[in-house]
Amino acid sequence: MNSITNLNTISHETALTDVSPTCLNCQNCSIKDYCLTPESVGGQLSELKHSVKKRRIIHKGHLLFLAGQPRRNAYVIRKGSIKCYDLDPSGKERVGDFHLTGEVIGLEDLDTSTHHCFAVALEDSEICEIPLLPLQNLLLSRAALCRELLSLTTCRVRQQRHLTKLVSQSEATARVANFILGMAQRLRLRCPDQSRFRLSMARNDIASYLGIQMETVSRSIGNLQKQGLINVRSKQIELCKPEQLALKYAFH
Amino acid sequence: MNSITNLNTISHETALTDVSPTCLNCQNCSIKDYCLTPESVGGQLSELKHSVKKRRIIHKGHLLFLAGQPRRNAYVIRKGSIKCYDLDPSGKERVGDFHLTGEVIGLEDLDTSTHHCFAVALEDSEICEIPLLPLQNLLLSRAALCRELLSLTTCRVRQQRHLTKLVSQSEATARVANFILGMAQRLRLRCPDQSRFRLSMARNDIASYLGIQMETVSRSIGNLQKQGLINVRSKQIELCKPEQLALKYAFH
DNA sequence: CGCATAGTTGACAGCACTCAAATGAGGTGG
DNA sequence: CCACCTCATTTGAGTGCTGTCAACTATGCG
Repeated sequence: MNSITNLNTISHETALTDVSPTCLNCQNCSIKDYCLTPESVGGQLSELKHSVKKRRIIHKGHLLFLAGQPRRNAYVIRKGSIKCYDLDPSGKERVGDFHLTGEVIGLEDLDTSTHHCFAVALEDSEICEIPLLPLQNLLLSRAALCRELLSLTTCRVRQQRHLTKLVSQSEATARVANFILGMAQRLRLRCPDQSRFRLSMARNDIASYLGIQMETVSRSIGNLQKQGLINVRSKQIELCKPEQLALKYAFH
Repeated sequence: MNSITNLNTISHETALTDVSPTCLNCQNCSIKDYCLTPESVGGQLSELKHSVKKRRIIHKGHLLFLAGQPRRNAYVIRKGSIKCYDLDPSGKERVGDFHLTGEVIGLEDLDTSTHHCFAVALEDSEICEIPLLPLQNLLLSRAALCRELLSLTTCRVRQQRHLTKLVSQSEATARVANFILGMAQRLRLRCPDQSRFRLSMARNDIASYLGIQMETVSRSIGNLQKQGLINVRSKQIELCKPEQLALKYAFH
């Protein structure tokens, strides 16, 4: 899917479907147990849950927000997954991040007034909207919340550093192996069988994210499969020997 | 210099020389005009300057702190430059960051109790120490300061993202060109002649930072020089045609 | 069922890595 | 101040991984 198509689809109001406000109660939410937890230090950050004002369905391929657009909300992904990307000078997509169910998106740009990337749904998804203006005010009064956000952001710096190292220092197969291990880890909480899961993103996206070509991703996956470490059928991934996969490729 | 040597030298008390506390006044500091400014949004962050409790000289090759060590202070570099690195499983150095005069170091790990990297002086340097315990308390009472730190950290996430992309997507010469352009930019404020400056780090370090080999750094520099874009004599860099250098290689 | 898109596989070329040797710079002691 | 030593840097030759281009196959959607 190219970005021009995306830019068109955003204008369709059908792209973002509001959910009846009656079911916004976080206490009753089906994912309340692991929502926000993967990144939260637990505690103050759950205050954010009380700031949810709107819930929306966003269909596969539709944009949640655009680079350059005024930043008004943060979002918690209630269901589905979101890809963040920007465009290089020639207009080609560059994937910067993947966000999965239960994760927050949009707090990264807290220090600026506009989004710095495009966010598109990788599958039919559902997001909870947190208006940032009230949040900013909340930050003024709740120092503890502010500190927790600070922790979260600091943690992101470290994660991003780790990615920089992974991507700059290891060969293609190791990058792919670590990508798969990372996905398994992030999906762990909400996946019944930890060793079987579905990648929501295209090979294309993985390639862009890892700084290699799609063909190389394909070959690397084939490589891992030939070694009997994983089993792949299209987007379905099965970890046959997770320990060995980690032992051989995990990047620290 | 390998890390074993470093680990030994840290035990020498001579490595860190305290400066007489009488000259700690930031108002009289020779670098007060650009200290903290490069990253600060200006304003609250300068409060940090009042938290400076100690000033130290740290000689070339000596460690400011070690990975795993309890984190007690943040540091402002008053003079010189600092390299941050960690060790890969085989014990090899991996450079994560360079910090120059006027920049803060140690706030990245604000959410953890220990340092995650080693910090070594690339040249004889001088640092101002900011104890973090009082700072944490300050954060509780000064929401504005906290928000500003939040902005700074968020900004770091973006910078790190940019590095991830640079390092994952461009070829060696482009990485080196961008590294040089970035250094020029960061040194701009305090350098009389913007187009001539001295790199304080070794080719080795640049290589590790950019995810390429030392020999490749060398060849890339040679490459840029052959094109007449820069002039290099050892660590001395001269930008002959900064605009053309940026035009051809700048990564966005 | 058919089309469009996504993913795989193959062939070949080029860039960067590795190993090795030569050159240059910086620091130390006489 | 110079000679020497050590380490940093450059340069060269050869190999291998990954990128590019192209053809083929699989998947998914209407």
